Amino acid sequence: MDSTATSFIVESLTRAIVEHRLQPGAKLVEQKLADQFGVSRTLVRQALYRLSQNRLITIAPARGAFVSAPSATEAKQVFEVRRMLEAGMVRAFVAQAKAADIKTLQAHIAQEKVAVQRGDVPGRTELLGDFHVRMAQLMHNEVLAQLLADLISRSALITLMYQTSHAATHSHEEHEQIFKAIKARDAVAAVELLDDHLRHVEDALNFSQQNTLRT
Amino acid sequence: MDSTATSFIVESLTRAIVEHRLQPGAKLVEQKLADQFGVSRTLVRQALYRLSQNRLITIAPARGAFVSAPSATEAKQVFEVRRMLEAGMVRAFVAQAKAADIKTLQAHIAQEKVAVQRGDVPGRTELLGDFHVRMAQLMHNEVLAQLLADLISRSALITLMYQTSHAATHSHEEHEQIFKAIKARDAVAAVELLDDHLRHVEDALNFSQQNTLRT
DNA sequence: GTGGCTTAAAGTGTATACACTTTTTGCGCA
DNA sequence: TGCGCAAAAAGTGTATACACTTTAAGCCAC
Repeated sequence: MDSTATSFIVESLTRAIVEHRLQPGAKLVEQKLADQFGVSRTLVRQALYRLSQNRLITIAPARGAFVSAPSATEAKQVFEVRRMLEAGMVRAFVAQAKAADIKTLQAHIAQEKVAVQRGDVPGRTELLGDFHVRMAQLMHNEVLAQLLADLISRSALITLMYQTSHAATHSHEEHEQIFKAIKARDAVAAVELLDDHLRHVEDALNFSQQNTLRT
Repeated sequence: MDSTATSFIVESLTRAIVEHRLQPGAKLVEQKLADQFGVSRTLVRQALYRLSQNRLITIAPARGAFVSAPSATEAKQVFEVRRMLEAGMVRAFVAQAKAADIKTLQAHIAQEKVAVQRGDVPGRTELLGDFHVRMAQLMHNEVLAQLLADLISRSALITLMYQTSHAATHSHEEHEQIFKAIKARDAVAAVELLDDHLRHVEDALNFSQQNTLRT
């Protein structure tokens, strides 16, 4: 079913949403997208449906598809799940990671540093999210990697929506600390640092203001 | 988009797969299902697509949809993820569960016992899976509940596929023990018992034999 | 002007049509 | 009998058509 056309549309829209070119609440009209991508509504609908499954967009019956505007409660739930899941993940990672895996992670951290230093906003956003996914991939657990990737992209939408002055530098530094604990094979510290990290990201969100959705 | 017709088809097929009326590897022909449900292929395709997203079926491009036959490695990955996630969940549950929540869980355990005692196979299978989901629901975390429900239905397919003599009675007893630890607010014990439980279920699977898929 | 009704425009939901791919069937030939 | 090829059948992939719903526009009464 997944003729690459559909995947292409999904990826395009995902990027557009995560990179904030499509605002939360924005309507996605099927025919317009179809023209834009040069395909029929059929394929667009498939893509929209797929995006609705991982909650990047929301479909209102007979009304259309809109870029999701996750509520504060939903946001908190996503982060709570991430804390539960990632704590277990990092613990297992410390236990089973090979030297090469740690090296790969180190390389990733280095990439992050470069992006942060040169102020490459889209690049660093992606890298900061990928840090978590990369760990899952290094564990050779596709199920985990896929699940986490979904949670991360939801998180990306959330942080964009409720974002405040929370510095990317801060996140990067926390990643560095987590990495150090992993490298030292200190599972307890790694879990705690990760838990703190996720709480910091969540706490930095500003749920009070009506980060508005355009109609 | 989700006119209840599609949902109905999804649920019907899900039940059929989890209850083993459709064997792993069985082909699902769109037109046949369409006739059976009295709708067009369009809706059937939507349903199939949705089922493929949570891995209950697998779509082979231009070849059709088949009931998934998860490999041994995939099965292990699913259980590994469940251990990671559910450990965190039960820990949080112990910390935050109200008396009423514990009572609800107790009622569930009682239902399980009845189903096991009367040898109600489909009933007990569902209840044994629901135990885990119920906990997520009681935490009022929809994100978690949905995620776990997906993992549980994948597990159901896996256990059906590789099932051996592993007694349902055994699972039920372990649930009882986990519950006791929760009730006693002993997080450490609850986590360990749950971890053991999931390992037991996994260990009881027989990956060696070619639990065959019919073409 | 403004609220409410009517009607047109836009958009979604489902079915159908048709092209293309895969699978099966049937037949010749060794 | 069994293998290989060709043609038919079955099935999937995408586009289009049409019915129905929602949204927007226009208009009249006040």
